[in-house]
Amino acid sequence: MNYWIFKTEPAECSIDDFANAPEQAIVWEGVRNYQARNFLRDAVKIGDQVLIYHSSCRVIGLAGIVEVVRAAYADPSQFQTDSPYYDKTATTEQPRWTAVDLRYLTRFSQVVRLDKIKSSVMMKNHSLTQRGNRLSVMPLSKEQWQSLLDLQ
DNA sequence: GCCAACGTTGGC
DNA sequence: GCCAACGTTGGC
Repeated sequence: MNYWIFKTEPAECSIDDFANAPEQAIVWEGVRNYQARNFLRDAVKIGDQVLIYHSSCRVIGLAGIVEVVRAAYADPSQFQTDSPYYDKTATTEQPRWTAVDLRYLTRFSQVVRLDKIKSSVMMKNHSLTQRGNRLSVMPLSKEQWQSLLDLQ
């Protein structure tokens, strides 16, 4: 099993959206960065666990855990002309972007805030804590995963 | 709202 | 293939 952090703006999709649909598969779409896409396409597998990180909001940090219930497939939003994620260069024969499906596991009683994450030795050199980081899909080692859970 | 950092685009 | 310009991200 692999461990990940997925970044999201809670105004778009938050841990509450998962918690309010506890048995449902939720489509993780709209990733439009090649490095993040490559992780989704090549490395994110069924059963992997994912920390949900809330960005660009009042309380920035880790909000809970979800699991992967469907591995890589063509992101449907790239074909939807009315979607902000529409990509006219993508075709069903040659899709450009990748989605996965996620399902709720846990919501933290309190968000593990970014400043606390930055204080973790295990996360010192992780891209999440680097200034200017924009990657929205980030791998975690088992040790990093555990250290983040221990911050709760 | 500001602005630093970053990824992408496009002219050459 | 280089790199300046531009648009976006994201913490503060």
